[in-house]
Amino acid sequence: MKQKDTKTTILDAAEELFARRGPNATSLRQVIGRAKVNLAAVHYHFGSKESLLQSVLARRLVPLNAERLALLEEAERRSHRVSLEKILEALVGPALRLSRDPNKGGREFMRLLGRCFTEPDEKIQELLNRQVAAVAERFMPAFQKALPKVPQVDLLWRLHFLVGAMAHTMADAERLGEFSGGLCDPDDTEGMIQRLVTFLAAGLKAKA
Amino acid sequence: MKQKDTKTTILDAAEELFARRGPNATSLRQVIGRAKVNLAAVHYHFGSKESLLQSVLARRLVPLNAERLALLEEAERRSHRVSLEKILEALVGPALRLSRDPNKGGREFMRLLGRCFTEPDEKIQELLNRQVAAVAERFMPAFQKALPKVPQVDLLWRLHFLVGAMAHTMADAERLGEFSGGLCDPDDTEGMIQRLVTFLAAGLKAKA
DNA sequence: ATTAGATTCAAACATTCGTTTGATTCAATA
DNA sequence: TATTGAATCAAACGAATGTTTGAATCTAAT
Repeated sequence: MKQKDTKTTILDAAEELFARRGPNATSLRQVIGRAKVNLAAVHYHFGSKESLLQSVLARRLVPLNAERLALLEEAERRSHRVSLEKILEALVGPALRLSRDPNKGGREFMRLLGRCFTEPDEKIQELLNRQVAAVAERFMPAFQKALPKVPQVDLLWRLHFLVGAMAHTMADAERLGEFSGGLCDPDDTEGMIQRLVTFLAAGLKAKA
Repeated sequence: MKQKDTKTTILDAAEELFARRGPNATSLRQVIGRAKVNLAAVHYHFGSKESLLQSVLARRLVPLNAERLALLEEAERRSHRVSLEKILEALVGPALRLSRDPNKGGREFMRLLGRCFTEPDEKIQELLNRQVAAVAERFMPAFQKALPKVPQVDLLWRLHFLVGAMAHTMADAERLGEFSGGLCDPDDTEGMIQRLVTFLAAGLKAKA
């Protein structure tokens, strides 16, 4: 299909530019300049810039969260008591795999995602909240089961901290590379996730 | 001084609007509308919108980081071995006090600060990096001394996670309130900080 | 009272933005 | 081949943006 070609071309260009300079700071003319398509094509295929951003997010986010839920369900099918680390891996692992995907997107998209979490735009927040809510609805009971001693209020707060650590790591892993003088390697996604899981597991288990 | 009145009025208005809708989504005309001053006054006193944002950030950030460093130095003067929790409190405590400051700003500013951390604008990143670097330069050795068993690479990663959890909590504590159905109180800053310190301390102490 | 500098003001500037338009091209069907 | 609907194109639209201008106003020292 020719339309999908143009559509995907626009999505790819928008994804990279949105991730690098932020959606607000990226004009449609920059997008079509990179995609080498006509300006009107964006509105023909997506309707508006905002709708384009939603499509950019949904393209990766929907499968990502589906994979998260599938992993959690598989773990629960395998054993009655799922360890905290397994849950965290189901939550963080798919993001890891996405970031190493040789296809376009990868870390660029994760940076964009991390940014959108603190983006003020309402429509985008609704989209993200819907996705986050669907994931949280399934993961929250799993966390509660794995951490029966942690009061619900504390658990909610800690999951909030978790989201922050995750989003910031997604969005700005490169900065740590510069900051540490090359000591930390932001391309070592495997090690990054492992360290993040260790950190989060300890924080979640802490006694109040 | 009359100039300071106008200057401060603009700073206050910009701070609130920048925090609520984000710097990019806030126009100077919205700022001067709230401040009830002339549009040209912004450029007369600050030179540009970007410079205004820098002033908004610096006004709170510079004293905040100065207080952090002072608290750390005081703790080190008092005892040779400063506990991890004391260090964390020196890092997080001033932000807590700022957020409860009855003066204008408070939580609004913290939300803005959290947002700017993931903002793509280069000039602002430079300002933040300068501030963060100054703080990190003093806190990093303190953390190392308090956590001698944690390898430096892991410690750097964990401090990166820490920044993420902190920034996200600053920026979006209200969202947790809605999300938890009122179970978590985002106005209970004291409890919030306490929980954050507990979470972070456990994560930082974890065995690799 | 006059002067000089600092501050405020209304108005316009040039640019950029997202969006729309209407003609044109293309692909596939009948 | 003729026709139809989808897809692309150059061009323009109106609105909003940050910034500049130059005159008016205020303040305080001479």
